[in-house]
Amino acid sequence: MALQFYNSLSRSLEEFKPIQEGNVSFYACGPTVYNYAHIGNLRAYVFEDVLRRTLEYLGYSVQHIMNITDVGHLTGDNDDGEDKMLKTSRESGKTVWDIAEYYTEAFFRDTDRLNIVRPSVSCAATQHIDEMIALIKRIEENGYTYMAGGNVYFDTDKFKDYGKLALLERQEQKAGARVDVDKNKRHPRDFVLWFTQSKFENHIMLWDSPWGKGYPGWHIECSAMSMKYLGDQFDIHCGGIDHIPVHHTNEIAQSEAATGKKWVNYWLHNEFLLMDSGKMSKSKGGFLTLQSLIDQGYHPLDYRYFLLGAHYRTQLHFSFDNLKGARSARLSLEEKIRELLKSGEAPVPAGNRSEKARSYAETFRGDLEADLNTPRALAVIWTILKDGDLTPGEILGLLYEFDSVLGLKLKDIEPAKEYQPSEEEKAMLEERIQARKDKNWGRADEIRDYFQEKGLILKDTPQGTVILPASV
RNA sequence: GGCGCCGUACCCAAGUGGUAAGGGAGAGGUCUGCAAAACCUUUAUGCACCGGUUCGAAUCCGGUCGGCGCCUCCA
Repeated sequence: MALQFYNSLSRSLEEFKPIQEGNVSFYACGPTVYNYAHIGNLRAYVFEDVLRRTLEYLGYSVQHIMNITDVGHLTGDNDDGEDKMLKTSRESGKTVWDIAEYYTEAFFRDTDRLNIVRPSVSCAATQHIDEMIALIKRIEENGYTYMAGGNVYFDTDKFKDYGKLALLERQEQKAGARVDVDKNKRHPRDFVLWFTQSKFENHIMLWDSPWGKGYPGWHIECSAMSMKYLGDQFDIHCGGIDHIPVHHTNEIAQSEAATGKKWVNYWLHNEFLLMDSGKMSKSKGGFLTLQSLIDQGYHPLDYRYFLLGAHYRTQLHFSFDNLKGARSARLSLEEKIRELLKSGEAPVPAGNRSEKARSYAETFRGDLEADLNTPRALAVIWTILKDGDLTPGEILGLLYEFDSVLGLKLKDIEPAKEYQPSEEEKAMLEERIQARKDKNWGRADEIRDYFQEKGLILKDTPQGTVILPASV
């Protein structure tokens, strides 16, 4: 089996071949830090994390770059064209810089809690204005730009394959159907590389440039930063499926206009998380943050497990019932691992596996190689847990290895600690045994309730009463 | 209106022309005074519907119905 990805560029599965053998250069579109990430946003980062972990599991060395968009861009929230960062600034009374810092920290707090490995480089747009200006100059020198109304526009008519990724040539778009047409544009699909004429007042983030004091267009940052860290050509570019028609289409156009070469070989896009009402977004309500799930008693990894249960390219239906199901499954998995740890067997290393254990490892690997089929990969776990031919040590060895991709922190699970009752509690347990003999169920249950309030479960077995920690 | 995707059990969700993964929930059982926990068993002759191709279709083709997304900032 060879590693295969669904490449949005060709709309088909392709065998993955990196430009440089053994190394993968990978860029992922990061967050705009003007608000908290919602759990739909976070799906993208879990997907990218699984991608990165899979590549590393398969032996590649991965250079993973992610941008932080801390420059404000036009918002469509109310079709008022206001800058997102400025809007939050006005509403909160904080500076745009403070807001960017605050939400950047919040973002990484969330991804850490989801056990997402941090990118090799996280680069802030505001730290790379020089690179953006340099890139715009290259595009300008190659004749792909025009000035209008003080802004630098990309002339999409000059770029022959414009819209290839999005199959735009097949579409008849309703330009201006939902947003006012920019009168400066020669073609509605043209986009701004550099603004000097702000549509709104009091723009705080301004930089000097050959075209005047202003700020960059949205798309240029991803091209400039990815090329700075990964070179003019690299292997993989990821992002949400919504980016295909505009953002990624424009990134390709401006990057290839600058270099004259093919820019990215593999485009991987994740589908959306859906609520009952449709996709999750601020305007439609149902804005759930990771913290709000935690506040309702869920563990961040419950959400990660939930996401792993579906393929990244399918729309996934979120509901608390479904999240609850993921939590039950994950806790049950933890419980089974605690059972295995009781055996005292050490995890069997990959080199010492039985024939059967080896075949499971290959199945797991094959599932990931098939365009990151995490639902199948998860199913392998449940299958080996039920396979009586494997020793506890072999199962642990397999699970720990698989978890380097799944990221469920299975290695952190420790054997259940025996609860040590105090003298007083020992006396209560004795009393309960007597009460049960006397069929004094009221007193017996009272004592059981006492332990239950301490998060402990009394389990009556023929050998006597066992004290167990209650899960959840 | 144009473009793209999807429809598999009560729910979520895999599925590569050849016996329909997995999880959750439910039901039954072992155990128990009743519980809880654990374990075992069980749950689609069926894949939206109608045709077609094929020895064989959830899978390929055509049509119908239904859902979602994009065309606008978005993961």
